[in-house]
Amino acid sequence: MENYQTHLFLASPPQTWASLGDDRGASAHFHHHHGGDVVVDSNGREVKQAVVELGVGANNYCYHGDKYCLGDESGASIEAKSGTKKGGDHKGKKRHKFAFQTRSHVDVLDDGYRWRKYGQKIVKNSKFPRSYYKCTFNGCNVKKQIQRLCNDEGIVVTTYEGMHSHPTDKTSDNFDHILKHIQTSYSAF
DNA sequence: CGTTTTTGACCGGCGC
DNA sequence: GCGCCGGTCAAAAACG
Repeated sequence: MENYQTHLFLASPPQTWASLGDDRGASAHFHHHHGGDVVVDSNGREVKQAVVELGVGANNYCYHGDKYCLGDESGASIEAKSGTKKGGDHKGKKRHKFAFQTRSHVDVLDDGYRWRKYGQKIVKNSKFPRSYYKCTFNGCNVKKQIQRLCNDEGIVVTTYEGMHSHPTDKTSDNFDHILKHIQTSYSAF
């Protein structure tokens, strides 16, 4: 398991892994393969090849000051201010946020948590919308947004904000485990 | 019938 | 101040 983490951070060329979930309910098995692989989706749905790149520092993705930019100037941009959100309960704490890209034809990866969609917006300069999800666990405030790259519709960018403080209902190893590691390692954000 | 999605309204921040 | 933009709310519809 620690290996995943190591791989993630050492990878400047994208690591290739197997397997993604599809939208809700399906869980995927995370086969640890190298080289572009075929993967097994537990529901027998479309099989995806997943190329996961760690968002920060990866191609098409950079971190400027307090905002993350997706694509360069021409592209759509995911923007993440740290903490200075509205809503009265602004705690001067930073919201750690990170994103990664996935080559997949399904938008919503199954990371083991249950999400409720609460919004969708048109992304400027892109024909694809961006979807906003929130974790449905009672009291859990984690959000994520999912957006497809404008110049390469094969790539899906998932941005997570916040950290889960509760278990998953999934048992098998899944994206969730990797994500958890990424998040704890990036808590410096 | 409870839960999730859809979708336009709304709201705050920012640039002009 | 005004309008745009990104993000969220919420009512109604859809779903299972």
